[in-house]
Amino acid sequence: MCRAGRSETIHRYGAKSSLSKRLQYIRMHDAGLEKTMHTKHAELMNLNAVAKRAGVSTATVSRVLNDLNVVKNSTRARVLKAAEELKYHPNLHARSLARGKSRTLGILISNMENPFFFDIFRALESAAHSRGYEVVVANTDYRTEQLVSSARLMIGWRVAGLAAIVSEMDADLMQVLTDTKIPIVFYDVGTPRKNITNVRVDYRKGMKKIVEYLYSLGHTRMAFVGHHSTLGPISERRTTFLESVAQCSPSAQTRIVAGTDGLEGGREAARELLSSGFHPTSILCVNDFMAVGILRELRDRGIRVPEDMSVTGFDNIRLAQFCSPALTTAHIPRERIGQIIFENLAPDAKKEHLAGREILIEPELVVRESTGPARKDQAPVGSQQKIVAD
Amino acid sequence: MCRAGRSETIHRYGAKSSLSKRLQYIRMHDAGLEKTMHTKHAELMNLNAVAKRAGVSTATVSRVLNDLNVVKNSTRARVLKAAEELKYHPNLHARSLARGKSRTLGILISNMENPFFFDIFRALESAAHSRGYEVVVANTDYRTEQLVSSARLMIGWRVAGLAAIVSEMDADLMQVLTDTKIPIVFYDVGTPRKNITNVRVDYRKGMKKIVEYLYSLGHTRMAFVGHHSTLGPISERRTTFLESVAQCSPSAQTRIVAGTDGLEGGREAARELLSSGFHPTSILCVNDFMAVGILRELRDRGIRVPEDMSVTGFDNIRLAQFCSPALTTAHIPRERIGQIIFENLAPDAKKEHLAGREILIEPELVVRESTGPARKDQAPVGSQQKIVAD
DNA sequence: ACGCGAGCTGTAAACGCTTGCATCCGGACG
DNA sequence: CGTCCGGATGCAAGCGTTTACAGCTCGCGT
Repeated sequence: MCRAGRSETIHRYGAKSSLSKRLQYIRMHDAGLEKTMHTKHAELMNLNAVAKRAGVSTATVSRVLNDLNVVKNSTRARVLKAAEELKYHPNLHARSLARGKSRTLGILISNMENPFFFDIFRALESAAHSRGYEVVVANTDYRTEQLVSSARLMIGWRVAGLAAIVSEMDADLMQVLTDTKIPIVFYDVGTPRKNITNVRVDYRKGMKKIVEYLYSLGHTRMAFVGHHSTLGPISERRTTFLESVAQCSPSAQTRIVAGTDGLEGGREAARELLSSGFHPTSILCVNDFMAVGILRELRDRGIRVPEDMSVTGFDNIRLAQFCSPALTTAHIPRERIGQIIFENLAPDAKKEHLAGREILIEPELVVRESTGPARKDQAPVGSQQKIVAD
Repeated sequence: MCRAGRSETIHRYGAKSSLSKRLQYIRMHDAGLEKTMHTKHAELMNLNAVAKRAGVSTATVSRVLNDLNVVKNSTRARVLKAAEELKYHPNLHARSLARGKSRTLGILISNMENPFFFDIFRALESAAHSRGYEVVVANTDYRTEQLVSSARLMIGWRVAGLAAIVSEMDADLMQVLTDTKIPIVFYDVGTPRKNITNVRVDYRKGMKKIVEYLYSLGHTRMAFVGHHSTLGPISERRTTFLESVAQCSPSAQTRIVAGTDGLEGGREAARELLSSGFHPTSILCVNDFMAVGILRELRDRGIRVPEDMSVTGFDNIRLAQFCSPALTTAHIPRERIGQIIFENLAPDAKKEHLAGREILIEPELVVRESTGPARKDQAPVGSQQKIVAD
């Protein structure tokens, strides 16, 4: 009985539906314009409203709006006018759902405040826009939890491709991302797999250039300032620093400290370093952004750069030329990276064999004002305030 | 006949549908796990797959996933397991479409590179996250065209609220935004209307504080550096500058130049200003970001700040404390602005009368190192390089 | 007169989810 | 022992699009 009941219900619904549809069809050609009788959703205008007003079907409206050029000109004009008058804006959720694919790229970024990341984002966005893609960005703040939730969000949005420009990473997430079939680009983390391509900066080479340059200036007491997520066992930056120094001179002394990524973090790290008893002649910073914070702390303490202390950054963000003194650093081509990311995310159709690649970027040394010959005297820097103060 | 045909078709469909549904139901309890037979969309897993695997209906799965606590614990567990195993990720487009409302806020920003804007974004995002909202951001690059297209996008996404933190504005767009019923917050542009609330910084007061302070230091030749979109007739910044100066002293001389918003733009503007023949004793910059660029150019030319020239910014971005010399500026509480924006966008339910308000923010003067007494001698600065050079 | 493509347009089935309503199943109650 | 109630779950109708597919209307060749 219950089965019969159900089946009957279905038929009833079917009939009702066809009836209401027919009525609607008649009204349509009646040019009647009655208020919508929505119950749940008041919302904005929809295709149906436009169709009614233009006296056509939703299919035709859709065709006009999507520039399928099969619609008669007069009809097209009528539809456009109706859409305009009703201030119609297509519901993109419905669109994506119906199309089953999107032209939106996602990008996960550790710290948008750091211009290095921002530049990559901008480059990606610009490449994307010029090819009709949108990009949505999420800031993870170096928090794995945030990373995971943002990634989930992007998957939920069915992005056409996802770039993870992050230092932190979660093994589970890695797996999940591998499993979804969407094209992925990682920056500096993870190994290339099926649908994943990996952009990687050769920190070893970059670091080596910096260390050798400083060594050639006579520096043998070097400190490295990183931020917490560059100090995990994964990160090659710290280890390549140590290796490079050891390679130059086994007797050179090193020290490592960390802050958070940012101006404040750099300053904090500098404070910690300077009061640690280790008195370096140069500080190598993991990135320019933090280096600017270091510069600030040194200036506060009356330590002259580069006379008393050399400082280097990494990335060559624009700010590196604008701070005082201008930073010696290693250039990383963000513009190019952004483009590469786009090319690997967007199905270009001609070069699909890209997937699963690893791309290596080599940094270039850029010498500016923040580095100079090592201080000769062995007196600890930082006890010199009276002398160097202006 | 065609009508009849149609009606019949419908019934046929109805029957087919009910049949396949029944089969599915039977299979379901059969625990059979056959491959999906999708034609168009291969895609990711969907509710149906999970439902099948867990031996329940999609409704139940949905209820579990949305934490409606009406589901029996054992069922819930089974569903969760199935979802996990299938690596199911809900399609958020479908969700939004079905729900008819979203918990996503949109924010349009002129220049994310400028930390001032970024700080507002960050504050908004943080407030939003803590209340279960997402926020998507679009960078307009001060281009009206980009603004319009981004706004369209956000409307298409049916954001729950939209913040426009932009200097540029388009009359048509204004109208469109007013017409959509979604809550809007404008920053520094437009007038409060029905669903629009307006956050506005009292530039007049801020500018006056700076000008008066400089005047009290003996400055009577002041230059104003803006960027293009702060120089339109809409912008009060330039005019309030002129008014403030006039109010202090009718005989004081002024000059106005503009670059693009950014480090480079500031430097360019400074170049233009310094080679213009007008030799100010102080430069007031429309924001801190550009001011850092100005500082750089002055340093290149050997013009000491503040001995030879005073420089002020606006906004009090973090960088203002980290550049050299640290900037005298006017503080704008971005944190608070971000929160205010959120409160006005998210329907808090308790205070709905907020809509249509105008909120005025008063900047506070922050004196740092970049300002000092005006140079006494009248010899044009900039021809002094040999003397002031270190 | 008639068949026949070629345009153009309408029909309705997806897309993957939410949710009001109906149904089913036990147990408590009279 | 019937009734009623409430908890758990299934059913199917949306949400606003896109897009096969089919149907209509011409004008043309025969």
